Amino acid sequence: MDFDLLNEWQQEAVQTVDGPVLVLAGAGSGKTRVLTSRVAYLVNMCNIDPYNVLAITFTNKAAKEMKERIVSMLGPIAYDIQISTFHALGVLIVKENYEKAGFKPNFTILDSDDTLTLIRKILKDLNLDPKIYNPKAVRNQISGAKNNLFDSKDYSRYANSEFEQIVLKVYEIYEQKLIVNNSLDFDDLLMIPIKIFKKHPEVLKHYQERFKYILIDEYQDTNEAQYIFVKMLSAKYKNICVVGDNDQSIYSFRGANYHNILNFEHDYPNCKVIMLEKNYRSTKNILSAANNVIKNNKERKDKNLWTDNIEGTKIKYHRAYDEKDEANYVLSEIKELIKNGEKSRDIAILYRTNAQSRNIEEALLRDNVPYRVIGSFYFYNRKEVKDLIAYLKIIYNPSDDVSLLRVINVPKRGIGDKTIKSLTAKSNLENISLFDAIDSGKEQGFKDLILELKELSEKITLTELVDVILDKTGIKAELESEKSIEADIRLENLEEFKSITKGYEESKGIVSLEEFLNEISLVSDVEEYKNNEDLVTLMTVHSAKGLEFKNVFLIGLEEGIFPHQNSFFDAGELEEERRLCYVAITRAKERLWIINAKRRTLYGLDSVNPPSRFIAEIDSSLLDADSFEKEVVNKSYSIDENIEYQIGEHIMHNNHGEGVVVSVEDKVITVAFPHPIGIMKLIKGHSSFHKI
DNA sequence: AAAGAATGGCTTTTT
DNA sequence: GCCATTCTTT
Repeated sequence: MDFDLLNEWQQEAVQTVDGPVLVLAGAGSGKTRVLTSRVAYLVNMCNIDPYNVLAITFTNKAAKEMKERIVSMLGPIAYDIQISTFHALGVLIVKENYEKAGFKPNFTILDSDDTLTLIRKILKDLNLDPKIYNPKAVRNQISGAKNNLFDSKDYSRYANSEFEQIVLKVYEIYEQKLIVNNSLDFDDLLMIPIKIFKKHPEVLKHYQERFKYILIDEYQDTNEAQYIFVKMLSAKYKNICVVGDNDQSIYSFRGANYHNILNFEHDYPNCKVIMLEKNYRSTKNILSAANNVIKNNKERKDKNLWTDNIEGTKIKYHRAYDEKDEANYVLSEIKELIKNGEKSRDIAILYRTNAQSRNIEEALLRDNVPYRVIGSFYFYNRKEVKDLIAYLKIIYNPSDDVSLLRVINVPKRGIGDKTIKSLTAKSNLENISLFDAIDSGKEQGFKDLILELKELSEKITLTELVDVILDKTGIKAELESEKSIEADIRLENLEEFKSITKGYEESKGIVSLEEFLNEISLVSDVEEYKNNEDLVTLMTVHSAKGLEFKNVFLIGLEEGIFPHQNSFFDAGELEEERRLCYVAITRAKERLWIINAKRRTLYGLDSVNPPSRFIAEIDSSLLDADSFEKEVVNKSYSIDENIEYQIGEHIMHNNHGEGVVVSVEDKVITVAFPHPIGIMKLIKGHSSFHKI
């Protein structure tokens, strides 16, 4: 372990062991290194029992990385250190104290989709129109309450408006359902431990004694529940070190409150504050641009990142004609980079909203540039995978209504609305789960199947269980008989799922269903586990936080997109957009492109957007704006309104190839292109296509 | 109950 | 313009 590699501020952050410590770590200031070194220092130099150390992160990925690094520094002794996300720690505490919170040991975890399903069902059972009472809004309201540690009782004191009264009603039922279903939602994983701590001081004391030294990463992103949770755990010994950057707080829409980090000194009066302002990541130009942008925020702690790195190239600014042109520009720049020997894995394309990836993907696909899209839940969000997981969940916890509703008729067993209605009535009346309400009919067959699988699940391995499920439920047979490409892809995905369970078993030995479900309930993306391939990375700026790339393309920097139009009317939200922009810029190590489009089709409408205000905030001497107007002239489209079309005529389109006119209207024609483009409306006489 | 048609809504989302 | 959910038809 080589502490000499740390700069003076980093060393101080590592070696200030006792008492509260606040580390304000700017982007690229070696934060991760400080965290891992500090843990190593505690164990190695201060003789602190690894069992007494707790390190909390927000993502599984961060936890996994930290664990790996510390294991490589300390050896196997590091496995005794509790390094996990807030939520994984919550699961651990609930597992160890389930009966104190009214749960059974085989509880399952609902993700936010499951939660929404449950809320939709409750609204339906209450005969409330989801058009008037938007299920998502209800869910967000309940989740927001839980993040602030308000249970339905607390909430009832604040519910005034008619909508809030409805939410209250739903919230009360929702709480009951979770207990009957023996299920916890994400928010419960924090709220329930806190409830236990408050009600059972001896339990809190137990964890305080266990976790004498606490480290929290990304502290600016903690919400009220996490804040209280940490405060309670650290109250006795106050050996708490929080690391974060208020300028990178970008999750307030999920309840994160960066005032937690700004107020730390106030909460822990004798704390030591350490500023990490030396940046090791980016060139001077990139860093200056980031500083230029963020200094326009009013609500922040003044801090200025600096670096010894070279000045570097200027930031390339390109204004494209439209979103297709934007994608083509990115493509041509990437091809140029790769031609010059750059690796694909050193290139990232960042955007504000997921919908923006589409055009880029099309361009990259067209030219066979290998890429991956992060965070679009490709895998776990697939229907067949969700169905399989629902089977696993209901086998483990038959009271799980959400999973039951998902798969009771998958594959089709002739169980429909009527059956569900009568089961629901019975379950509501007797306060039992839907599963327990089953006592006859076709649904009895389903119940027996689950019970049979449950018994089996205790005897065979996880991967074998998956096989048996696919077999006995008829999922496999149904897909195999379909003989379509889509069905084949689904089967492949299910095979892929088996390779995940196999992977678990290979690395951990026998994995129980319980262990597996706990883990995958808290993981949203399998891609987290493979990033060695040489691929261009596409992702939202949010998902890019904590990462760095040699070359970064920041696309869609337009008013309305970035900053997003929803933030226009709220100063606080605009500042969050600016922080997001700061995060985006500081991802780049060597080269940064800022790109936008003059016009863009958004939600099917054509819009013309001015360049983002954030571009104007960057000193123009840092920008290398290319002659985009020239580009536009080259690519400009003209329209000849005099051309008429007949149904059945063939046309050739610059981007989509040959197509057939299928209908003719006043100003537009509809053209059918071969799969996968399909039907498109085109403006008559547009120069992007011509008759053939 | 299942399949096809229409409606609507829409940022970000570590867990 | 695209998806998911809900409505309508068979």
